[in-house]
Amino acid sequence: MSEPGLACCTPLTGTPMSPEQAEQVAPLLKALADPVRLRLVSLIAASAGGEACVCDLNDAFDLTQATISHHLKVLHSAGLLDREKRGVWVYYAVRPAALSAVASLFDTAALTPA
Amino acid sequence: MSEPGLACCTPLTGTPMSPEQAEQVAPLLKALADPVRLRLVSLIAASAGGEACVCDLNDAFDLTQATISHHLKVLHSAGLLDREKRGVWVYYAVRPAALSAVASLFDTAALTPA
DNA sequence: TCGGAACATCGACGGATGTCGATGTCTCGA
DNA sequence: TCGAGACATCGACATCCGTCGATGTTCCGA
Repeated sequence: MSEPGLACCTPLTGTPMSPEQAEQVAPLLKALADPVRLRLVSLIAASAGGEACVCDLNDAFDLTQATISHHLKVLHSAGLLDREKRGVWVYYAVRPAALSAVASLFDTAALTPA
Repeated sequence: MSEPGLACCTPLTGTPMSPEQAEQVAPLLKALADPVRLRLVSLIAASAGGEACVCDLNDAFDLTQATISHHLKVLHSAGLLDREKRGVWVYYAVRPAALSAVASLFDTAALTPA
């Protein structure tokens, strides 16, 4: 809950992944494996300053505010997003380390044609 | 079903992802978002020739043959694995294009600290 | 021809997940 | 002090997902 394992994994290809490694990364992928959450991360990452207010995010979807809040919680719990309250608003920002952890999985993956 | 969209996406960061793009990649991530399937892909990719027989994969897990078969089907349906029957055995191989499609998502993601 | 081995499929079960409306909590301005 | 807005939480619901045992299907060797 508190500190999901970040920056953990060797690439998918090469040597086989250990069960422990798999258990560590799978939650990150699971958190990203949803169209809405994928767009949320993308929207936040593409926003000025790398952060976005929930109110702006709500407007980008045809979903209830409760649902967006839920998806943000999932991303936050997975360690993919940072959360900061500023006055009435709450801002979410992408955690580069978390994305890097996932990216490392596919790092050389694309570079091994056969 | 037949041809899941591969090699589709711009990186997560940069410009926000379109709903259509998100709907395309999410299934790939969802297929990978499981410890068992993650290890399956890793095992296959790390095998000689980039392919592995189901019989060998079964031995690597404390799971029923039916369960492994199910996971392989999920990965195959997502377009991540190729399937080839040779005699009594079935060999699965990683589709580099599919992994590349996912990798492209995180390509520059790790390179944007803030 | 027959039996067994390698996989796939089926049906079922419990648990997780996405979505919603309703309600709670916090903060600020009037 | 009070009310409204921003966001989180709750409870409920339908659906999906991982796993299993049992059963098919296909192929090869005896």
